[in-house]
Amino acid sequence: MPPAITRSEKPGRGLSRPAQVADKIKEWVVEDGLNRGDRLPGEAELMAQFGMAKGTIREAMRILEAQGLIKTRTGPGGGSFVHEVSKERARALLGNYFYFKNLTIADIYQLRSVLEPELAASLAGRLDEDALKALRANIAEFDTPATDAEEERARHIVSLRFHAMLAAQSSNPLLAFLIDFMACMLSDLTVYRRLFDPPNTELWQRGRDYQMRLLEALRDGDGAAARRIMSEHMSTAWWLMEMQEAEMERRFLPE
Amino acid sequence: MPPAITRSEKPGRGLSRPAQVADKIKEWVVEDGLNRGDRLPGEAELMAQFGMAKGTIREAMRILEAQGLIKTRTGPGGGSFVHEVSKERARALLGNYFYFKNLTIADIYQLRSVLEPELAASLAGRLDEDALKALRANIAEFDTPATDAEEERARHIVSLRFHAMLAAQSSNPLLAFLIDFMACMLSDLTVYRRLFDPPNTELWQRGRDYQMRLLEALRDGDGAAARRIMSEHMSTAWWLMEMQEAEMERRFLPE
DNA sequence: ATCTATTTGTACGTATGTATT
DNA sequence: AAATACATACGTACAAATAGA
Repeated sequence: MPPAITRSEKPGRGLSRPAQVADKIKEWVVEDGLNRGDRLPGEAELMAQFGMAKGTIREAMRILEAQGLIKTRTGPGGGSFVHEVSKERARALLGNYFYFKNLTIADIYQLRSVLEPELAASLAGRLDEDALKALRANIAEFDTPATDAEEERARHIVSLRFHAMLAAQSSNPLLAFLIDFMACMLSDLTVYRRLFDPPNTELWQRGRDYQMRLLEALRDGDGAAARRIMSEHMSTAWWLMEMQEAEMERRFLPE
Repeated sequence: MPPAITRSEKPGRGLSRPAQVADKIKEWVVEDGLNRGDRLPGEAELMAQFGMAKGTIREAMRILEAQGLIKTRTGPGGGSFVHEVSKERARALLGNYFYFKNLTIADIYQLRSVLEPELAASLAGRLDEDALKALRANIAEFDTPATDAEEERARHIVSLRFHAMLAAQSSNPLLAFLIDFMACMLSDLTVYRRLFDPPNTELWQRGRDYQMRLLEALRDGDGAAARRIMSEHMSTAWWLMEMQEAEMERRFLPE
Protein backbone atom coordinates (compact mmCIF):
# COMPACT_ATOMS: atom_id res chain seq x y z
CA MET A 1 0.00 0.00 0.00
CA PRO A 2 3.06 2.28 -0.11
CA PRO A 3 1.95 4.85 -2.72
CA ALA A 4 1.27 7.32 0.05
CA ILE A 5 1.27 11.04 -0.01
CA THR A 6 3.60 13.74 0.97
CA ARG A 7 2.08 16.21 3.32
CA SER A 8 0.88 19.07 1.16
CA GLU A 9 -0.31 17.10 -1.83
CA LYS A 10 -3.90 18.08 -1.19
CA PRO A 11 -4.57 21.45 0.37
CA GLY A 12 -6.61 19.80 3.10
CA ARG A 13 -10.25 20.57 2.40
CA GLY A 14 -11.11 21.87 5.83
CA LEU A 15 -10.18 18.61 7.47
CA SER A 16 -7.57 18.44 10.18
CA ARG A 17 -4.48 16.49 9.35
CA PRO A 18 -5.32 13.51 11.52
CA ALA A 19 -8.69 13.29 9.80
CA GLN A 20 -7.00 13.35 6.41
CA VAL A 21 -4.67 10.56 7.45
CA ALA A 22 -7.60 8.54 8.76
CA ASP A 23 -9.46 8.94 5.48
CA LYS A 24 -6.40 7.94 3.52
CA ILE A 25 -6.05 4.78 5.54
CA LYS A 26 -9.69 3.96 4.94
CA GLU A 27 -8.96 4.30 1.24
CA TRP A 28 -6.13 1.81 1.58
CA VAL A 29 -8.44 -0.64 3.22
CA VAL A 30 -10.97 -0.55 0.41
CA GLU A 31 -8.53 -0.27 -2.49
CA ASP A 32 -6.26 -3.03 -1.30
CA GLY A 33 -9.22 -5.09 -0.18
CA LEU A 34 -7.82 -5.54 3.29
CA ASN A 35 -9.60 -7.93 5.59
CA ARG A 36 -10.20 -8.29 9.28
CA GLY A 37 -6.94 -8.88 11.05
CA ASP A 38 -4.71 -7.44 8.35
CA ARG A 39 -1.93 -5.33 9.71
CA LEU A 40 -1.53 -1.67 8.95
CA PRO A 41 1.85 0.07 8.86
CA GLY A 42 3.31 0.93 12.25
CA GLU A 43 3.55 4.39 13.69
CA ALA A 44 7.11 4.86 12.52
CA GLU A 45 6.31 3.88 8.98
CA LEU A 46 3.25 6.11 8.85
CA MET A 47 5.24 9.02 10.21
CA ALA A 48 7.70 8.53 7.39
CA GLN A 49 5.10 8.04 4.64
CA PHE A 50 2.99 11.01 5.62
CA GLY A 51 5.88 13.13 6.82
CA MET A 52 4.04 13.91 10.00
CA ALA A 53 4.86 13.78 13.66
CA LYS A 54 4.03 10.97 15.97
CA GLY A 55 1.21 12.74 17.76
CA THR A 56 -0.55 13.52 14.50
CA ILE A 57 -0.40 9.92 13.37
CA ARG A 58 -1.60 8.71 16.73
CA GLU A 59 -4.60 11.02 16.64
CA ALA A 60 -5.47 9.59 13.25
CA MET A 61 -5.34 6.08 14.63
CA ARG A 62 -7.56 7.10 17.50
CA ILE A 63 -10.14 8.32 15.05
CA LEU A 64 -10.21 4.98 13.32
CA GLU A 65 -10.24 3.17 16.63
CA ALA A 66 -13.14 5.28 17.92
CA GLN A 67 -15.13 4.29 14.87
CA GLY A 68 -14.35 0.66 15.55
CA LEU A 69 -12.37 0.17 12.34
CA ILE A 70 -9.04 -0.83 13.87
CA LYS A 71 -7.66 -2.40 17.01
CA THR A 72 -4.22 -1.67 18.31
CA ARG A 73 -1.81 -3.88 20.27
CA THR A 74 1.55 -3.12 21.82
CA GLY A 75 4.59 -5.29 21.82
CA PRO A 76 6.44 -7.23 19.12
CA GLY A 77 4.17 -8.20 16.26
CA GLY A 78 1.90 -5.49 17.55
CA GLY A 79 0.51 -2.54 15.67
CA SER A 80 -2.83 -1.58 14.24
CA PHE A 81 -5.08 -4.15 12.66
CA VAL A 82 -8.16 -3.85 10.51
CA HIS A 83 -11.14 -4.74 12.62
CA GLU A 84 -14.75 -5.48 11.82
CA VAL A 85 -16.94 -2.95 13.57
CA SER A 86 -18.63 -4.82 16.37
CA LYS A 87 -22.35 -4.86 16.90
CA GLU A 88 -21.89 -3.27 20.31
CA ARG A 89 -19.83 -0.43 18.92
CA ALA A 90 -22.26 0.22 16.08
CA ARG A 91 -25.09 0.22 18.58
CA ALA A 92 -23.39 2.78 20.77
CA LEU A 93 -22.46 5.02 17.86
CA LEU A 94 -25.97 4.97 16.48
CA GLY A 95 -27.34 5.51 19.97
CA ASN A 96 -25.30 8.71 20.20
CA TYR A 97 -27.18 10.02 17.20
CA PHE A 98 -30.46 9.78 19.07
CA TYR A 99 -29.16 11.33 22.26
CA PHE A 100 -30.52 14.78 21.42
CA LYS A 101 -33.46 13.51 19.42
CA ASN A 102 -35.59 12.43 22.38
CA LEU A 103 -36.76 9.22 20.85
CA THR A 104 -39.91 7.87 22.45
CA ILE A 105 -41.07 4.38 23.23
CA ALA A 106 -43.82 4.86 20.67
CA ASP A 107 -41.24 5.64 17.99
CA ILE A 108 -39.46 2.38 18.65
CA TYR A 109 -42.65 0.38 18.78
CA GLN A 110 -43.83 1.84 15.52
CA LEU A 111 -40.85 0.12 13.96
CA ARG A 112 -40.96 -2.99 16.06
CA SER A 113 -44.57 -3.60 15.14
CA VAL A 114 -43.64 -4.00 11.48
CA LEU A 115 -40.07 -5.28 11.69
CA GLU A 116 -40.50 -8.00 14.29
CA PRO A 117 -43.32 -9.70 12.36
CA GLU A 118 -41.22 -9.49 9.20
CA LEU A 119 -38.35 -11.14 11.05
CA ALA A 120 -40.60 -13.86 12.42
CA ALA A 121 -42.02 -14.63 9.00
CA SER A 122 -38.61 -14.82 7.39
CA LEU A 123 -37.32 -17.16 10.09
CA ALA A 124 -40.11 -19.72 9.91
CA GLY A 125 -38.71 -23.16 9.27
CA ARG A 126 -35.14 -21.89 9.24
CA LEU A 127 -34.12 -22.35 12.87
CA ASP A 128 -31.99 -25.32 13.76
CA GLU A 129 -32.48 -27.38 16.90
CA ASP A 130 -29.81 -25.52 18.85
CA ALA A 131 -31.45 -22.19 18.23
CA LEU A 132 -34.87 -23.49 19.18
CA LYS A 133 -33.45 -25.00 22.34
CA ALA A 134 -31.77 -21.76 23.36
CA LEU A 135 -34.99 -19.85 22.77
CA ARG A 136 -36.99 -22.33 24.83
CA ALA A 137 -34.43 -22.04 27.60
CA ASN A 138 -34.83 -18.29 27.53
CA ILE A 139 -38.57 -18.60 27.97
CA ALA A 140 -38.07 -21.05 30.81
CA GLU A 141 -36.05 -18.45 32.66
CA PHE A 142 -39.15 -16.64 33.67
CA ASP A 143 -41.74 -19.33 34.23
CA THR A 144 -42.82 -17.91 37.57
CA PRO A 145 -44.73 -14.64 37.76
CA ALA A 146 -42.98 -11.62 39.15
CA THR A 147 -43.64 -10.74 42.76
CA ASP A 148 -42.38 -7.19 42.84
CA ALA A 149 -41.65 -4.31 40.54
CA GLU A 150 -37.93 -4.94 40.28
CA GLU A 151 -38.48 -8.55 39.38
CA GLU A 152 -40.98 -7.51 36.79
CA ARG A 153 -38.38 -5.33 35.22
CA ALA A 154 -36.00 -8.30 35.10
CA ARG A 155 -38.68 -10.35 33.30
CA HIS A 156 -39.01 -7.61 30.78
CA ILE A 157 -35.31 -7.57 30.04
CA VAL A 158 -35.17 -11.33 29.61
CA SER A 159 -38.04 -11.21 27.20
CA LEU A 160 -36.28 -8.53 25.20
CA ARG A 161 -33.28 -10.83 24.99
CA PHE A 162 -35.58 -13.34 23.36
CA HIS A 163 -36.05 -10.93 20.48
CA ALA A 164 -32.33 -10.21 20.27
CA MET A 165 -31.67 -13.95 20.02
CA LEU A 166 -34.19 -14.25 17.23
CA ALA A 167 -32.60 -11.34 15.44
CA ALA A 168 -29.21 -13.01 15.58
CA GLN A 169 -30.65 -15.84 13.50
CA SER A 170 -31.61 -13.65 10.60
CA SER A 171 -29.62 -13.82 7.42
CA ASN A 172 -30.40 -10.15 6.83
CA PRO A 173 -27.70 -8.18 8.65
CA LEU A 174 -29.63 -4.94 8.55
CA LEU A 175 -32.78 -6.46 9.98
CA ALA A 176 -30.77 -8.32 12.59
CA PHE A 177 -28.95 -5.19 13.69
CA LEU A 178 -32.06 -3.08 13.98
CA ILE A 179 -34.07 -5.53 16.02
CA ASP A 180 -31.10 -5.93 18.31
CA PHE A 181 -30.60 -2.18 18.51
CA MET A 182 -34.17 -1.55 19.50
CA ALA A 183 -34.22 -4.33 22.07
CA CYS A 184 -31.04 -2.91 23.58
CA MET A 185 -32.38 0.62 23.68
CA LEU A 186 -35.48 -0.61 25.43
CA SER A 187 -33.71 -2.70 28.02
CA ASP A 188 -30.94 -0.19 28.72
CA LEU A 189 -32.75 3.07 28.63
CA THR A 190 -36.28 2.45 29.73
CA VAL A 191 -37.65 3.74 32.98
CA TYR A 192 -41.14 3.13 34.23
CA ARG A 193 -43.23 5.87 35.67
CA ARG A 194 -46.11 3.87 37.02
CA LEU A 195 -45.22 0.24 37.67
CA PHE A 196 -48.10 -2.07 38.29
CA ASP A 197 -48.24 -2.91 41.91
CA PRO A 198 -49.00 -5.69 42.35
CA PRO A 199 -47.62 -6.74 38.96
CA ASN A 200 -50.23 -7.86 36.48
CA THR A 201 -49.54 -11.60 36.40
CA GLU A 202 -52.12 -12.41 33.78
CA LEU A 203 -50.62 -9.89 31.38
CA TRP A 204 -47.12 -11.29 31.51
CA GLN A 205 -48.56 -14.75 31.21
CA ARG A 206 -50.02 -13.68 27.88
CA GLY A 207 -46.62 -12.41 26.75
CA ARG A 208 -45.15 -15.77 27.59
CA ASP A 209 -47.85 -17.55 25.64
CA TYR A 210 -47.11 -15.43 22.60
CA GLN A 211 -43.48 -16.44 22.68
CA MET A 212 -44.29 -20.15 23.06
CA ARG A 213 -46.84 -20.11 20.28
CA LEU A 214 -44.35 -18.21 18.15
CA LEU A 215 -41.73 -20.88 18.67
CA GLU A 216 -44.16 -23.56 17.55
CA ALA A 217 -45.00 -21.67 14.40
CA LEU A 218 -41.31 -21.13 13.68
CA ARG A 219 -40.55 -24.81 14.21
CA ASP A 220 -43.40 -25.85 11.93
CA GLY A 221 -42.33 -23.43 9.25
CA ASP A 222 -45.62 -21.58 9.33
CA GLY A 223 -44.51 -18.10 8.33
CA ALA A 224 -47.97 -16.59 8.17
CA ALA A 225 -48.79 -17.71 11.69
CA ALA A 226 -45.43 -16.52 12.99
CA ARG A 227 -46.03 -13.12 11.49
CA ARG A 228 -49.51 -12.87 12.94
CA ILE A 229 -48.49 -13.99 16.42
CA MET A 230 -45.56 -11.61 16.54
CA SER A 231 -47.76 -8.80 15.34
CA GLU A 232 -50.23 -9.35 18.17
CA HIS A 233 -47.37 -9.72 20.60
CA MET A 234 -46.02 -6.32 19.60
CA SER A 235 -49.42 -4.69 19.91
CA THR A 236 -49.93 -5.83 23.46
CA ALA A 237 -46.34 -5.06 24.43
CA TRP A 238 -46.71 -1.57 23.04
CA TRP A 239 -49.95 -1.07 24.92
CA LEU A 240 -48.33 -2.35 28.10
CA MET A 241 -45.50 0.14 27.82
CA GLU A 242 -47.96 2.96 27.36
CA MET A 243 -49.88 1.83 30.42
CA GLN A 244 -46.72 1.95 32.48
CA GLU A 245 -45.91 5.37 31.12
CA ALA A 246 -42.49 4.10 30.19
CA GLU A 247 -39.97 6.64 28.93
CA MET A 248 -36.48 6.68 27.54
CA GLU A 249 -33.64 7.83 29.71
CA ARG A 250 -31.05 10.09 28.13
CA ARG A 251 -27.62 8.57 28.36
CA PHE A 252 -24.93 7.00 26.24
CA LEU A 253 -24.99 3.31 25.54
CA PRO A 254 -22.02 1.35 26.82
CA GLU A 255 -19.78 0.39 23.99
CA MET B 1 -18.23 20.19 36.02
CA PRO B 2 -14.97 20.44 37.95
CA PRO B 3 -15.24 17.32 40.13
CA ALA B 4 -12.79 15.57 37.87
CA ILE B 5 -10.44 12.77 38.61
CA THR B 6 -6.82 12.42 39.31
CA ARG B 7 -5.10 10.02 37.03
CA SER B 8 -5.02 6.74 38.91
CA GLU B 9 -8.42 6.91 40.56
CA LYS B 10 -9.72 4.05 38.52
CA PRO B 11 -7.31 1.29 37.57
CA GLY B 12 -8.22 1.67 33.91
CA ARG B 13 -10.32 -1.31 32.97
CA GLY B 14 -8.41 -2.24 29.87
CA LEU B 15 -9.14 1.07 28.23
CA SER B 16 -6.39 3.34 27.07
CA ARG B 17 -6.14 6.65 28.84
CA PRO B 18 -7.55 8.73 26.01
CA ALA B 19 -10.55 6.42 25.90
CA GLN B 20 -11.04 6.85 29.64
CA VAL B 21 -10.92 10.60 29.32
CA ALA B 22 -13.41 10.48 26.47
CA ASP B 23 -15.80 8.38 28.55
CA LYS B 24 -15.46 10.73 31.48
CA ILE B 25 -16.34 13.69 29.32
CA LYS B 26 -19.39 11.87 28.03
CA GLU B 27 -20.41 11.39 31.65
CA TRP B 28 -20.12 15.12 32.22
CA VAL B 29 -22.34 15.78 29.27
CA VAL B 30 -25.14 13.57 30.58
CA GLU B 31 -24.79 14.39 34.27
CA ASP B 32 -24.62 18.12 33.78
CA GLY B 33 -27.25 17.94 31.07
CA LEU B 34 -25.08 19.83 28.62
CA ASN B 35 -26.66 20.90 25.37
CA ARG B 36 -25.56 21.47 21.81
CA GLY B 37 -23.13 24.33 21.69
CA ASP B 38 -22.09 24.19 25.32
CA ARG B 39 -18.39 24.65 25.80
CA LEU B 40 -16.14 22.03 27.30
CA PRO B 41 -13.00 22.91 29.26
CA GLY B 42 -10.00 23.84 27.12
CA GLU B 43 -6.98 21.68 26.60
CA ALA B 44 -5.02 23.36 29.34
CA GLU B 45 -7.77 22.93 31.89
CA LEU B 46 -8.29 19.29 30.96
CA MET B 47 -4.57 18.65 31.22
CA ALA B 48 -4.67 20.06 34.73
CA GLN B 49 -7.84 18.24 35.81
CA PHE B 50 -6.78 14.86 34.53
CA GLY B 51 -3.10 15.37 35.23
CA MET B 52 -2.25 14.23 31.76
CA ALA B 53 -0.19 15.60 28.93
CA LYS B 54 -1.47 17.53 25.99
CA GLY B 55 -1.16 14.66 23.55
CA THR B 56 -3.28 12.38 25.69
CA ILE B 57 -6.03 14.95 26.02
CA ARG B 58 -5.94 15.67 22.34
CA GLU B 59 -6.33 12.01 21.48
CA ALA B 60 -9.35 11.92 23.75
CA MET B 61 -10.91 14.87 21.99
CA ARG B 62 -10.27 13.22 18.65
CA ILE B 63 -12.21 10.19 19.81
CA LEU B 64 -15.20 12.32 20.70
CA GLU B 65 -14.88 14.24 17.48
CA ALA B 66 -14.70 11.06 15.42
CA GLN B 67 -17.96 9.95 16.97
CA GLY B 68 -19.49 13.29 16.10
CA LEU B 69 -20.08 14.35 19.70
CA ILE B 70 -17.97 17.49 19.72
CA LYS B 71 -16.71 20.11 17.33
CA THR B 72 -13.54 22.05 17.89
CA ARG B 73 -12.70 25.59 16.93
CA THR B 74 -9.43 27.48 17.16
CA GLY B 75 -8.99 31.09 18.08
CA PRO B 76 -10.18 33.16 21.03
CA GLY B 77 -13.42 31.88 22.45
CA GLY B 78 -12.53 28.63 20.73
CA GLY B 79 -12.33 25.22 22.26
CA SER B 80 -14.44 22.10 22.14
CA PHE B 81 -18.21 22.28 22.01
CA VAL B 82 -20.90 19.70 22.51
CA HIS B 83 -22.34 18.84 19.15
CA GLU B 84 -25.38 16.93 18.05
CA VAL B 85 -24.33 13.97 15.97
CA SER B 86 -25.26 14.79 12.40
CA LYS B 87 -27.33 12.54 10.23
CA GLU B 88 -24.45 12.28 7.79
CA ARG B 89 -22.02 11.20 10.47
CA ALA B 90 -24.39 8.65 11.92
CA ARG B 91 -24.99 7.30 8.43
CA ALA B 92 -21.28 6.89 7.80
CA LEU B 93 -20.64 5.26 11.17
CA LEU B 94 -23.47 2.80 10.71
CA GLY B 95 -22.34 2.17 7.16
CA ASN B 96 -18.95 1.11 8.49
CA TYR B 97 -20.65 -1.62 10.46
CA PHE B 98 -21.95 -3.19 7.27
CA TYR B 99 -18.70 -2.94 5.39
CA PHE B 100 -17.71 -6.53 6.10
CA LYS B 101 -21.24 -7.83 6.24
CA ASN B 102 -21.89 -7.81 2.50
CA LEU B 103 -25.37 -6.47 2.70
CA THR B 104 -27.42 -7.18 -0.39
CA ILE B 105 -30.00 -5.18 -2.25
CA ALA B 106 -32.57 -7.74 -1.20
CA ASP B 107 -31.72 -7.17 2.47
CA ILE B 108 -32.40 -3.48 2.11
CA TYR B 109 -35.59 -3.99 0.16
CA GLN B 110 -36.89 -6.43 2.69
CA LEU B 111 -36.89 -3.52 5.13
CA ARG B 112 -37.95 -0.88 2.67
CA SER B 113 -40.99 -2.89 1.70
CA VAL B 114 -42.37 -2.67 5.22
CA LEU B 115 -40.90 0.61 6.45
CA GLU B 116 -41.68 2.85 3.50
CA PRO B 117 -45.40 1.98 3.56
CA GLU B 118 -45.45 2.57 7.29
CA LEU B 119 -43.86 5.96 6.74
CA ALA B 120 -46.34 6.82 4.02
CA ALA B 121 -49.30 5.88 6.17
CA SER B 122 -48.06 7.91 9.12
CA LEU B 123 -47.50 10.95 6.94
CA ALA B 124 -50.92 11.08 5.34
CA GLY B 125 -52.56 14.44 5.91
CA ARG B 126 -49.57 15.76 7.80
CA LEU B 127 -47.54 17.42 5.06
CA ASP B 128 -47.71 21.16 4.72
CA GLU B 129 -47.86 22.95 1.40
CA ASP B 130 -44.13 23.60 1.29
CA ALA B 131 -43.30 19.95 1.69
CA LEU B 132 -45.80 18.92 -0.96
CA LYS B 133 -44.43 21.53 -3.32
CA ALA B 134 -40.86 20.36 -2.82
CA LEU B 135 -41.91 16.77 -3.47
CA ARG B 136 -43.75 17.74 -6.63
CA ALA B 137 -40.70 19.65 -7.78
CA ASN B 138 -38.60 16.57 -7.23
CA ILE B 139 -40.89 14.50 -9.39
CA ALA B 140 -40.85 17.17 -12.07
CA GLU B 141 -37.07 16.85 -12.26
CA PHE B 142 -37.36 13.70 -14.29
CA ASP B 143 -40.38 14.18 -16.44
CA THR B 144 -38.58 13.02 -19.55
CA PRO B 145 -37.60 9.39 -20.01
CA ALA B 146 -33.94 8.47 -19.84
CA THR B 147 -32.12 8.03 -23.11
CA ASP B 148 -29.04 6.20 -21.94
CA ALA B 149 -27.82 4.11 -19.03
CA GLU B 150 -26.09 6.92 -17.21
CA GLU B 151 -29.14 9.10 -17.39
CA GLU B 152 -31.25 6.26 -16.10
CA ARG B 153 -28.99 6.01 -13.12
CA ALA B 154 -29.46 9.72 -12.47
CA ARG B 155 -33.24 9.21 -12.55
CA HIS B 156 -32.89 6.51 -9.99
CA ILE B 157 -30.91 8.70 -7.64
CA VAL B 158 -33.42 11.52 -7.92
CA SER B 159 -36.24 9.16 -7.12
CA LEU B 160 -34.35 7.93 -4.08
CA ARG B 161 -34.09 11.52 -2.94
CA PHE B 162 -37.86 11.63 -3.06
CA HIS B 163 -37.93 9.02 -0.33
CA ALA B 164 -35.29 10.80 1.70
CA MET B 165 -37.37 13.96 1.54
CA LEU B 166 -40.41 12.08 2.72
CA ALA B 167 -38.41 10.58 5.56
CA ALA B 168 -37.33 14.02 6.71
CA GLN B 169 -40.98 14.85 7.31
CA SER B 170 -41.53 12.05 9.78
CA SER B 171 -41.88 12.87 13.45
CA ASN B 172 -40.29 9.53 14.26
CA PRO B 173 -36.53 10.10 14.30
CA LEU B 174 -35.72 6.42 14.09
CA LEU B 175 -37.95 5.81 11.11
CA ALA B 176 -36.70 8.97 9.44
CA PHE B 177 -33.07 7.99 9.90
CA LEU B 178 -33.51 4.48 8.59
CA ILE B 179 -35.36 5.41 5.44
CA ASP B 180 -32.72 8.01 4.76
CA PHE B 181 -29.92 5.55 5.50
CA MET B 182 -31.28 2.97 3.10
CA ALA B 183 -31.88 5.50 0.35
CA CYS B 184 -28.33 6.73 0.77
CA MET B 185 -26.85 3.24 0.70
CA LEU B 186 -28.73 2.51 -2.48
CA SER B 187 -27.76 5.69 -4.27
CA ASP B 188 -24.14 5.68 -3.14
CA LEU B 189 -23.26 2.07 -3.34
CA THR B 190 -25.32 0.54 -6.05
CA VAL B 191 -23.80 -0.74 -9.26
CA TYR B 192 -25.72 -2.29 -12.10
CA ARG B 193 -24.58 -5.42 -13.82
CA ARG B 194 -27.03 -5.59 -16.66
CA LEU B 195 -28.49 -2.24 -17.53
CA PHE B 196 -31.51 -2.22 -19.74
CA ASP B 197 -30.43 -0.97 -23.07
CA PRO B 198 -32.43 0.79 -24.28
CA PRO B 199 -33.82 1.87 -20.89
CA ASN B 200 -37.29 0.60 -20.18
CA THR B 201 -39.26 3.80 -20.49
CA GLU B 202 -42.58 2.30 -19.58
CA LEU B 203 -41.19 0.93 -16.30
CA TRP B 204 -39.87 4.25 -15.09
CA GLN B 205 -43.10 5.87 -16.12
CA ARG B 206 -44.86 3.53 -13.72
CA GLY B 207 -42.50 4.51 -10.93
CA ARG B 208 -43.32 8.12 -11.58
CA ASP B 209 -47.02 7.40 -11.48
CA TYR B 210 -46.64 5.71 -8.13
CA GLN B 211 -45.00 8.81 -6.68
CA MET B 212 -47.66 11.12 -8.07
CA ARG B 213 -50.52 8.98 -6.84
CA LEU B 214 -48.76 8.75 -3.49
CA LEU B 215 -48.60 12.51 -3.22
CA GLU B 216 -52.33 12.77 -3.87
CA ALA B 217 -53.11 10.25 -1.18
CA LEU B 218 -50.81 12.07 1.25
CA ARG B 219 -52.44 15.40 0.46
CA ASP B 220 -55.92 13.94 0.91
CA GLY B 221 -54.96 12.35 4.21
CA ASP B 222 -55.77 8.86 2.95
CA GLY B 223 -53.34 6.76 4.97
CA ALA B 224 -54.60 3.42 3.78
CA ALA B 225 -54.18 4.38 0.15
CA ALA B 226 -50.75 5.85 0.78
CA ARG B 227 -49.64 2.63 2.43
CA ARG B 228 -50.97 0.50 -0.39
CA ILE B 229 -49.44 2.63 -3.14
CA MET B 230 -46.06 2.73 -1.45
CA SER B 231 -46.18 -0.99 -0.92
CA GLU B 232 -46.74 -1.64 -4.60
CA HIS B 233 -44.08 0.90 -5.46
CA MET B 234 -41.55 -0.96 -3.34
CA SER B 235 -42.47 -4.30 -4.88
CA THR B 236 -41.86 -3.12 -8.40
CA ALA B 237 -38.71 -1.25 -7.44
CA TRP B 238 -37.34 -4.38 -5.78
CA TRP B 239 -38.18 -6.46 -8.82
CA LEU B 240 -36.51 -3.89 -11.06
CA MET B 241 -33.31 -3.99 -9.07
CA GLU B 242 -33.24 -7.77 -9.25
CA MET B 243 -33.73 -7.61 -13.00
CA GLN B 244 -30.76 -5.35 -13.35
CA GLU B 245 -28.71 -7.61 -11.13
CA ALA B 246 -27.82 -4.60 -9.04
CA GLU B 247 -25.23 -5.12 -6.32
CA MET B 248 -23.74 -3.15 -3.48
CA GLU B 249 -20.25 -1.82 -3.84
CA ARG B 250 -17.96 -2.12 -0.83
CA ARG B 251 -16.72 1.23 0.31
CA PHE B 252 -16.99 3.71 3.11
CA LEU B 253 -19.69 6.32 3.03
CA PRO B 254 -18.53 9.93 2.97
CA GLU B 255 -19.03 11.56 6.32
C1' DA C 1 12.26 -17.07 34.86
C1' DT C 2 14.97 -13.37 32.79
C1' DC C 3 16.45 -10.73 29.44
C1' DT C 4 15.93 -8.46 24.97
C1' DA C 5 13.89 -6.56 21.00
C1' DT C 6 9.85 -4.50 19.08
C1' DT C 7 6.03 -1.60 19.02
C1' DT C 8 2.61 1.19 21.10
C1' DG C 9 1.64 4.52 25.03
C1' DT C 10 2.56 8.80 27.69
C1' DA C 11 4.87 13.15 28.79
C1' DC C 12 6.72 17.67 27.89
C1' DG C 13 8.46 21.65 25.63
C1' DT C 14 8.27 24.57 21.76
C1' DA C 15 6.73 26.51 17.63
C1' DT C 16 3.07 27.50 14.31
C1' DG C 17 -1.60 28.42 12.71
C1' DT C 18 -6.01 30.74 13.18
C1' DA C 19 -9.78 33.42 14.49
C1' DT C 20 -11.45 37.23 17.59
C1' DT C 21 -11.09 41.79 19.44
C1' DA D 1 -2.62 46.38 12.46
C1' DA D 2 -1.55 44.30 16.58
C1' DA D 3 -2.34 41.70 20.53
C1' DT D 4 -4.72 37.81 22.47
C1' DA D 5 -6.49 33.15 23.19
C1' DC D 6 -6.99 29.21 21.69
C1' DA D 7 -6.10 24.76 18.98
C1' DT D 8 -2.66 22.39 15.89
C1' DA D 9 1.59 20.25 14.91
C1' DC D 10 6.44 18.74 15.80
C1' DG D 11 10.37 16.27 18.12
C1' DT D 12 12.29 13.99 21.57
C1' DA D 13 12.62 11.23 25.64
C1' DC D 14 11.06 7.69 28.30
C1' DA D 15 7.47 4.24 30.07
C1' DA D 16 4.77 0.09 29.47
C1' DA D 17 3.38 -4.08 27.27
C1' DT D 18 4.22 -8.31 24.87
C1' DA D 19 6.48 -12.03 22.27
C1' DG D 20 10.39 -14.82 21.74
C1' DA D 21 15.13 -16.46 22.94
